[in-house]
Amino acid sequence: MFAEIIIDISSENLDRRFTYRVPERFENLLRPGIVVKVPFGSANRIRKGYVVDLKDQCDYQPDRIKEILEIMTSEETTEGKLIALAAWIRENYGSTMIQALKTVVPVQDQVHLREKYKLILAADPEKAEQVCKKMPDGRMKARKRLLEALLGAPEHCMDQAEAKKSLGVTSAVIQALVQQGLVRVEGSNTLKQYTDTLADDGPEEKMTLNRTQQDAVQAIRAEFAAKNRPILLHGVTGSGKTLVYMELIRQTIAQGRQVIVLIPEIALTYQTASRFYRAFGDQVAVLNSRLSSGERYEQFRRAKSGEISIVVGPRSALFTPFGRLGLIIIDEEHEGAYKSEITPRYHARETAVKRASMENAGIVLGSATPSMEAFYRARAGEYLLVTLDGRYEQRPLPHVSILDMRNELKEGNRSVFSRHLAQEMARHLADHKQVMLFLNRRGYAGFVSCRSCGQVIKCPHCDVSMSQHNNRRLICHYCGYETVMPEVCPTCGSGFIGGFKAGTQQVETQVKKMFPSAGVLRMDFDTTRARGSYEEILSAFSRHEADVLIGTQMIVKGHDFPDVTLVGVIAADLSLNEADFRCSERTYQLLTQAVGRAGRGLSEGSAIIQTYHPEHYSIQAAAVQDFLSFYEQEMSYRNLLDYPPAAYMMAVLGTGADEEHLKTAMHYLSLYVRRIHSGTDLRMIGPAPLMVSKVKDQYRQALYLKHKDRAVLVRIKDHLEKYIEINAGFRNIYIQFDFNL
DNA sequence: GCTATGTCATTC
DNA sequence: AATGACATAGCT
Repeated sequence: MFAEIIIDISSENLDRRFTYRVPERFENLLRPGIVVKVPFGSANRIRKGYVVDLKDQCDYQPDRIKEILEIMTSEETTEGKLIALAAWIRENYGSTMIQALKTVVPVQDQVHLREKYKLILAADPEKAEQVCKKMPDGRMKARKRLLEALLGAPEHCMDQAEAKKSLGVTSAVIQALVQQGLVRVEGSNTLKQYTDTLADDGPEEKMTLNRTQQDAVQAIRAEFAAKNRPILLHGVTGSGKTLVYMELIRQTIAQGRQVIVLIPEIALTYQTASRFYRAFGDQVAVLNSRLSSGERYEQFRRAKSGEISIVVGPRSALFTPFGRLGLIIIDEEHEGAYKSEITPRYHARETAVKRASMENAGIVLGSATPSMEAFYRARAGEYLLVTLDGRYEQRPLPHVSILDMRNELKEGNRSVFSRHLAQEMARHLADHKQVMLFLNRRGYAGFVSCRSCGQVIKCPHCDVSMSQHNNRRLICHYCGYETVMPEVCPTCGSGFIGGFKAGTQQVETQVKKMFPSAGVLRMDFDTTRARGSYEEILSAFSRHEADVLIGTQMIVKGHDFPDVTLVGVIAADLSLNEADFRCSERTYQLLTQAVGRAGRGLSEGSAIIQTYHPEHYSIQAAAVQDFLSFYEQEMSYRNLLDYPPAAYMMAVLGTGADEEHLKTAMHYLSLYVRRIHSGTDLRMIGPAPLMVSKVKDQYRQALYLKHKDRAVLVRIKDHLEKYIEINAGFRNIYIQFDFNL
């Protein structure tokens, strides 16, 4: 008997199967997905490998076949189905098979958690320095470089792979130094401790569905029984989506099948998670993104052995090895957290749809503000749209007013607060109500706008905001188009043009000045750095220990604050003008969420949105919670420029230490793309520097390709991978692919 | 001609 | 990722 094995080394040229002989004692134990130890390479070093397939024959010279040494997992860890899913991920998102396997297969390796080799100075520093000096010029350059670097490094210790790359030393050099007794190589095994996630015990969740919710459950059951398309469950905040999930889960469990529930981020949705505990008790396991791989493995083992039937967790929970998976639920389907930021850059929504179809399970995508992608597919009949309308217990939607900031400037008010917002705040605070002020900013606001007419400088080719770069240059992060920042507004001639600045701290000082007696809490990246401070601030606010909460998007998720009656959006423009084709979509989502925060208690709430673009469709639509009208207008923009979901889009991301080298390499990639695909049906933009164009001394550039047919992009990706592999010019450049699904 | 170093194919 | 075979630059 022979086993096809993939070796656990992430290298392009090892990304294929190797055949090993299976010793008789293992014959009944091996299955695809099992992790084994095998001798590998000329030195027969022991490596970890994944069994991918088993067969009776081998098509390789029998005398050169080696034997499997040991089984690392005591039981079957994954079904062949999960390996097939890994293969699909590799194919669709561009990564090595081993990277895809690692994201999919749970590996128990407390000891070999991360075997990174470290170089440590073995001799004492003085002696090493002497050796260094004695080295003649010109000879033993590499050894000298390495020794000097080690002497300068903290604790005389460096990461091997990093040292090789940054110093340009080869293994031969390291080996020579080891033999001289000057350097020691050590494997650093990072042991992580187990932390236990404990169940909340609260009152048991009662499951009484109202008419609309029952109808939704009925419609979903009917679809599962018939065509089993993915379900897009569209329900406004507070319409009781969770109750629908619960009922579907209950029915699935009753059939003896298992359920995976994906939530965007456990920290933000702990309330949701504990509701599941209350409803289903110890049948549920809740995973979170900070879980050590050992603990994740433990939970996956429990899932496999049937101890639990429901897993609630972030995107990685999608790979829970359930044998009889019956249902996948993705809550807040539109959230960005479902997109992986590391290779393979899979999207949990798309991957979940794939897994569900492979295992013949049902899948429900739920959201109050569906992603353009999901709604587009629902429109096309690929998904079934089920709508839940009507707020829970008939609570009215808050009253929303849109405030034109251009008038404020015209009338001499240059503060970040409009007079209306200031008055309203005073009124609500006098009533002993709470106020939330929201800055929908994420990361960098680099755009330039006119405070007089609201005009934003956009790229003439890509229709996204241009970003301001050191002093007076404006650059488009999609195509690389550059221009000089104008002195006056090109539309109205006003001199009030410049970078848009508004920070939470600035707002905080203003509020304190205007309302000296009010208690103010601020929540942003700075104030939540410490562990647990996030929950602390939110619970302090919900206990009404402060009157005003100022924060970025983290304050609009989850949490109900019954005493909040006024929500102020300081500048909707902050997210509206991001240099990203999804900025309108995100603005609609953020505003809808922010507005939804007001009036969750008994008293009626109101919201004020300040903006320089009061006429913009995403602001107008969010104010009245009209998703459909937003969708139609946003789609016409996406159609015009072939942005997803109107077409598929692939980013080719390049990283390198030498900026010029990276630029030319990316340029050659673009030429190569044109050579293999000359048709006008393919739109290519860039290469251009990324928003954050340099990280840890590594420059970053991207090339974007758009095409109606995804298969064409995948084919180009495959060609590019080969091209990169055989061209020495890409040796020092790291290329990744990203499908902006 | 010798040696340290770089390059490249190979790995079941 | 690590090895060994081979090529080559810079020295004696």
